[in-house]
Amino acid sequence: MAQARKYAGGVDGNRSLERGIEILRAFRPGVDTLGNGEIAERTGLPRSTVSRLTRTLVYSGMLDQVRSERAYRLAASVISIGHAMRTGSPVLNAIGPMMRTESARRRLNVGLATADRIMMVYLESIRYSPRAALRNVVAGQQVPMELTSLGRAYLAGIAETDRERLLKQFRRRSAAATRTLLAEVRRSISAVERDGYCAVSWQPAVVAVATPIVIEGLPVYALNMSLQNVERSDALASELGAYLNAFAAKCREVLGDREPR
Amino acid sequence: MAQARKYAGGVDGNRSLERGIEILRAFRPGVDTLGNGEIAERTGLPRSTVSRLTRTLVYSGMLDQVRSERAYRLAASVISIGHAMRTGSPVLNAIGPMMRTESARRRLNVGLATADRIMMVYLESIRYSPRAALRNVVAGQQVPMELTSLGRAYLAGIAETDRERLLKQFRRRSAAATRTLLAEVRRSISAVERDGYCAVSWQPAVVAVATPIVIEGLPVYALNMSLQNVERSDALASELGAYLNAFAAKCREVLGDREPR
DNA sequence: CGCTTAATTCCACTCAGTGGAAACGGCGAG
DNA sequence: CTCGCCGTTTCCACTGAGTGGAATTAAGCG
Repeated sequence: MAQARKYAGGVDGNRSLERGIEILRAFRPGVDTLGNGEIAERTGLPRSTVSRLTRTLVYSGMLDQVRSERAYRLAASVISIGHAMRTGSPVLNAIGPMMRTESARRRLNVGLATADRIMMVYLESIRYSPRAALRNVVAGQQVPMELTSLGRAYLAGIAETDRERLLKQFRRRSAAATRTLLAEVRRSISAVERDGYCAVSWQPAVVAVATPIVIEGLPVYALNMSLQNVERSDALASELGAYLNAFAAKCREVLGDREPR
Repeated sequence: MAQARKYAGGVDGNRSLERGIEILRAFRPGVDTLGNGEIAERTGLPRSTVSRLTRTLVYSGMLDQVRSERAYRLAASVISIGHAMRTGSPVLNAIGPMMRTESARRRLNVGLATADRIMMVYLESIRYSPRAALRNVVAGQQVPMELTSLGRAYLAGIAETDRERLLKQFRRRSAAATRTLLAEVRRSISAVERDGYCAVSWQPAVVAVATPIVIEGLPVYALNMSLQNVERSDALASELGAYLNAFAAKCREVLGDREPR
């Protein structure tokens, strides 16, 4: 007996590790410090267990202990692992420089993202600013999958079964207004299949278009372009879409992609 | 009996979590994918254990599985956690914008780092480039502690006991040329105590100066300024040092620091 | 189509991990 | 300065989660 925690398919994993990771995830952007009590609350783990696991995470260098307020914060190790991730990403290595060039040429924002559970996370987000000196590059920022062009392009790129599982999670999450939202998502997915991209402006005065990047043996990515401080217009969206399709074609060529989808 | 893994001081922690984190750490910049065998080799863990732990890490979203080459790579989750760390860092929030301004004003590189074991890791590294459009911001990059101004300033800022423990680890690491190296490190520490900063050029044609930032309840940070493509000169170093001291004073004021050290 | 090499699964053993309860300790009020 | 409160840490007996060596399976190669 005792085959540890079973995952789908009857294979086993490690409970403590899973819990430890869940504790790290409890630190979301915006919270600087968390005490054991608050972690226990957020994760649903027993207090004594949290106490032991946070100690281990401190020992392993993933958390810094703030004795004065009996709390913890994420340690610098996590960004060095994050840096290793970005450095190792073949997609980012291949098209990151192209994205910078394109952003400068077209004078718009260019981003590359993939999924983290039900959020999209930017591997790179190049924010174009007319004050050229202030070009800003952000990585790791999360945006909601179901509300963004990035997320919907991703959904259009993944396998049917994975997509349905995610759609179910959106429904569970926001009980209200879900009927129309899901319909919108499906419409965006159709748009990707028809035009190669989808357009969404989930934030006021921003128009964004995105397209999936599907490469064998890698997670599905989504590439986007966006412009701020504009009024929403279909003409603009299709202009951006044309730029994006052209750029994505170049990227797919470099990446040795099979389906332009 | 059985009080789990004992840490220094007789307190216990969690072995599996510790091992899982060690597996994540095995992915360093430069390696894109690792197989279970290679992980086992790098971490010294039994193969079957690695197999189980990597499965858990995949399930938890920290690793992506690359079935085609029976390998794993770091997943996007790690950068979203890294982003949360940067977002939550009160020091970076406070002085990050100041660092950008200063970099533009003085036309040089400005960086903020802290320690990850025996490496220094940049929370932010603003690379000044004369071709202004190409200003580059990097986070998470690691540089060796004992060889850099950043690392030596850090060493000057931490408690005596911690410092000695680290120095011992440098000795263990590189058997050769350690005598002179350690002496150099100690000289840099004295320089910090005397001048407020230390200067090192561990890379050719780069002059760098750094100073520690010590704040109650937070890890010790180090702030640096550097210039590329210059010939090493003491005059330049002391000019940079003066700039750095002035800037660090402003930062310490904003941060409510106690010891300018 | 066997052979080599590496990853995964099996399995019996046992100690690492668990969580409820008790002890501790910091802090504010009186 | 002391008392009481509340969150954190430690204790401890129990046990099943985790372990790792051996067997098995799967993938690549000649």
